[in-house]
Amino acid sequence: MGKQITEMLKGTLEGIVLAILSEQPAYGYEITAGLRGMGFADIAEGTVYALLVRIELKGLVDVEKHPSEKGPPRKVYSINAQGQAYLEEFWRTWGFLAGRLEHLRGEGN
Amino acid sequence: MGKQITEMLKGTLEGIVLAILSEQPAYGYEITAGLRGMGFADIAEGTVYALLVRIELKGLVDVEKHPSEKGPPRKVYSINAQGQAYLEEFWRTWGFLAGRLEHLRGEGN
DNA sequence: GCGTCTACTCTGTGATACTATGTACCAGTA
DNA sequence: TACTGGTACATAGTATCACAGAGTAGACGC
Repeated sequence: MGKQITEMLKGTLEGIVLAILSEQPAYGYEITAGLRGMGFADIAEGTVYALLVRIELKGLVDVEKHPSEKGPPRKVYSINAQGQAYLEEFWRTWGFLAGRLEHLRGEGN
Repeated sequence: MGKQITEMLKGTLEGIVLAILSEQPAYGYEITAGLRGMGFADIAEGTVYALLVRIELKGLVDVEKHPSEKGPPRKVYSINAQGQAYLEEFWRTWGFLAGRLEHLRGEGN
């Protein structure tokens, strides 16, 4: 995929993670694994953790510590009302952009 | 639209401009006006010029100077073979990302 | 003990869009 | 002449964000 996907993920990865969290709460390692499973093969772990810190600071998610059978305790993130609103805004923005691009692609065939 | 679109444009704006150029050659001012016309209302002029310099340095476009009836001469950009290849790669990457996101949006309804 | 998972954290770097400002050329107008 | 506004290009500085890379720490099997 090269470097294009890296830049394209800016701004969208946040929405992707929030969308995942809107289905069910999850912790960092789990989210990274999920992203890789859905095709984002070379997402860096550090990227996801940094993103989680960011959306926590923005107040879009709630955090709970759960003990783990393996390794250090997990920080489980769940989306809150503000995060839901942000996610809806994200879908609107995405819809706009995707619409423009599909239109361009259609013309260029 | 807020700040979300700003980050989302990273990585896509380059493809958008190349797609525009693949229809017909154009110059900076014209491209900016076109983008605004298609809904990207607050694209900054400086952003477009910087992007054009970048894709020129990458060798994705050819440049010709044309005198203008008004103001300084226009730098008319046209996409070349390398740019076409880059654009096709862009559409593949975009298609992948859009597919994942549509899937996520479908689940979250 | 030693290696190997799992899970989280942190620092620094590079790419990119934006802000703000400046340059230059021309037409119309008072 | 002087001023205004539209056209056209350019650039220095800033913020954001994904990535690379390295590290910390607990639990398990050998």
